[in-house]
Amino acid sequence: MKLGKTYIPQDYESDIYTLWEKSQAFAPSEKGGKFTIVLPPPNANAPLHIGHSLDFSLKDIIARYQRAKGKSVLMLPGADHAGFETQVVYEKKLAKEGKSRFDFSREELYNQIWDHVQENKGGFEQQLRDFGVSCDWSKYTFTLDPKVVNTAYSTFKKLWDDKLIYRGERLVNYCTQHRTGFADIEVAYEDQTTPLYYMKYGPFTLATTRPETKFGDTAVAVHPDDERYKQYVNKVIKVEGLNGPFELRVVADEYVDPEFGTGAVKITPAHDFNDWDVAQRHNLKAVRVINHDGTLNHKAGKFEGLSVQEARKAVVKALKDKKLLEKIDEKYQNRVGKCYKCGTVIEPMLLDQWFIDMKKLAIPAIKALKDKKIKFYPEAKRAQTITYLEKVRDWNISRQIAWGIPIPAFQNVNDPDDWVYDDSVDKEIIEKDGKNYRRDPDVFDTWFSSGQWPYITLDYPDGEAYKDRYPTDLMEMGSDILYQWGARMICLGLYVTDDVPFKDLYLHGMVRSEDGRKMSKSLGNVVNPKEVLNEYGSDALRMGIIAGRSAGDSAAYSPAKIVAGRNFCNKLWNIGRFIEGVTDENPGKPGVKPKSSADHWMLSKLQHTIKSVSSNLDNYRINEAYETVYHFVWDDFADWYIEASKHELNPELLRYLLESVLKLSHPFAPFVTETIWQTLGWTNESLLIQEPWPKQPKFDDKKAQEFQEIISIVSETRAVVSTLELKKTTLYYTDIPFLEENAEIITKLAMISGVEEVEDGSGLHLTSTSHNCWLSIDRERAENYVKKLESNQQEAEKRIQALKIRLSNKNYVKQAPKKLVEESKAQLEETEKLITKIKAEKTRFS
RNA sequence: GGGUGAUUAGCUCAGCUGGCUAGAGCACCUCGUUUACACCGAGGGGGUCGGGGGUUCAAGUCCCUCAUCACCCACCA
Repeated sequence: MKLGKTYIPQDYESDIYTLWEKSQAFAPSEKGGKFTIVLPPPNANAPLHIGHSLDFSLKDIIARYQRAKGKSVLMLPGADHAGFETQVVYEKKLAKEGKSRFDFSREELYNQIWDHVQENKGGFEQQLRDFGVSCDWSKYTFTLDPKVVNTAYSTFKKLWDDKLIYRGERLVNYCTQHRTGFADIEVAYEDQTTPLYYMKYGPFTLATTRPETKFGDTAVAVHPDDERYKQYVNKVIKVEGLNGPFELRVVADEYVDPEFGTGAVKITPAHDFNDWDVAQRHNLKAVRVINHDGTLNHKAGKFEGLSVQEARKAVVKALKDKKLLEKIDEKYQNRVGKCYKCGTVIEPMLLDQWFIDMKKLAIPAIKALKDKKIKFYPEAKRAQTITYLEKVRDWNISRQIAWGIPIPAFQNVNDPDDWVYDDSVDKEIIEKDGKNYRRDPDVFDTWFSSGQWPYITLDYPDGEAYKDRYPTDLMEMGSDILYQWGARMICLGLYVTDDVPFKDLYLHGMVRSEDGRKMSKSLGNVVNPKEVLNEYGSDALRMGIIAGRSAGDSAAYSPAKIVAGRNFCNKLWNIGRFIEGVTDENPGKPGVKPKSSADHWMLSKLQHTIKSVSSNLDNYRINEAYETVYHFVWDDFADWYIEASKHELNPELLRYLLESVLKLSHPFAPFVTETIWQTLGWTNESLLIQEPWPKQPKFDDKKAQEFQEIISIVSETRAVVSTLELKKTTLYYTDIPFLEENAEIITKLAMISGVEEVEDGSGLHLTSTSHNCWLSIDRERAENYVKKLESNQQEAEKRIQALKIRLSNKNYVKQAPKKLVEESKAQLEETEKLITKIKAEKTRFS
């Protein structure tokens, strides 16, 4: 016996993965249609979380399935430099050492982070291996690899030439802690109670949550129809300010809601998105008051140097002192944008940045989505993506950080409006046409490069992989990054390659904590995949995390499902052990030579399972495929067929069936199935991962039905024996030859003392079979059974009632498919027979 | 304010294009150590599929409506 009593994953997993890797099993085969999955690159610097295990499990199941189906599967791994995220982590490290990023030059900081990432990235690579991801490591791509940078640059240039990219002074969401701008979709909004201050402002009283920005006010706005203020529109008013009196224009704008506050708004174009828009319409100046570090500048007069928070308090106090503060609404509910990393309130800040004109890029994307060039799983996400793209805003791709791809643009030192494209970003100053240009100090938003991931990794534009494998077949990601990654990949893919980047888009939901809440460090409810791996093994984690989970929906992490997965591994293991044991002495090549009715029945189940699992996986119904395999292996194969094998052994078929079971289970439980395959070693040097998907076997349906009949007899016998607590029971029959032929197996499976022929039956008549048989049973117990029969009869009568109504409905008979009507008729007949039997039994015993 | 999704057994959730008696895992009850497996086997209990309408021969599944709960988007100072 080579297999131990229980499967201990830790004893085999890493060896098995190494075996796969060494055997080049992850490399795409030369033959076969292409199937390509580009893996989303995880952050190279951070350990993987439980959500990643869902993410990679789903993809790996599909990859292994497609590989078995004979496809040339490329699963391409990568790692993301994760610009801002990683720099944040590194800044924390610096802070612990009492340093700050501002102590270093951009180059110094970049090099330090580079080294830091190199040190850490082994961690997540190992985790991918632990998850059993069958990716081709030789194609590993890092988002700072030259080919990524080069393609990002050529795309930038193309956008530049096509005038789809522009540089402009715009309001940008800005974190004063991290000192960088963000794209609009990166801001995390939070409901908050913020005091609403009513302050005197010349002839007005106006409400504001931000009194400290008043030094940047360049107008007061009112609604054009507001009678209260009509007299002031387009006039200049005098305002008593904290730094002395000043003058302001009053403008009329539809944006103002007369119902809100006092119906008059101060306009601070440099620090508020709405005000900026108003300023554009009325040609107002924008005056900056807040510095990049979050302090007020000289415009604030004596408040210069204070942080926004400090300044707010100081300004409010000064207003009170000057009796300019009318009242404070302390309970005002406001929505505040925050930095998703540090929670600092986002300042809208006037900055020169590079923007992509997304409206134009979105047009072909929307068309492609409407034309269904990409299949969505779940389909509902298509409409959401279209809605997003229809309302998409221009994309700020400049980031004021060191860790990232430098923007290949240079600015004339003497003319701020003169920008040139150049990719010699290693130089700070370049000379062109006798003029000096200074490099843009910013880097790209990480999503600008990863948004081009599918074609970059396949070596666009000249690589063979690109020619053969683009568009890729499956893209799979969390639905939380559908907009920032999925939608942008579609836009950029269509723009650069003129084709969608992937054919199928599968979105998974979040893995929530057991109590249904979000997993977060602060709540302390994060499940570490490493611990799950250590306790239950990789296959158990994989099956447990995909079980009962449908596309798009978030579901809670369920330890019970992990345990079920672990138990399933052990089931497979013990099936292997049993077959190893019983076929050791009768070695024979796996083969399909069914003899007994059980053999035929098992093959019919196998056929049905192969069909069903294939169809489910073809349509990404992954948890249904898993459930089908699980019950096929456990219920059909282990509980019925193997038990039947103990009575009549067909070693060749048993081996064949084990192989089929291992092949079907492999995508869901790669490690344990390969371990069994290798340990049994029936076929020299072969790897299960490279074995073809099982073919649907042939069988005799009539014989298969015979075993189904045996199952009915055995099941009913077991139920009666259990319900009536019978000890030693014999099954009698007059039915020759069926019962005679199957006497032994029925005895064994039903765990009774025997099956015997009689002249005429007495005892308890089995009702679930058309064959005539009785259980030996004393009268007293039989009477107890009448109750059970009663409820059986009621159920059957209900069914008959329903069937009769259905069949008496002319429209049903006319309109429903014939097959269905036939089935209903047959059912009615059968159920009527059943009732006759039950009634007869009842009469006999009561 | 707009959008999307969810509501099915005690818990966590499946249920694809409407069609056999609505399923799973876990939990629960009874029995059982039959040498593959107690990470097991056998049997069992438990659901008027959120409420109300409608379409259809047929609705958990499609439509309308109400309720509750999520999530996403949006500039109300």
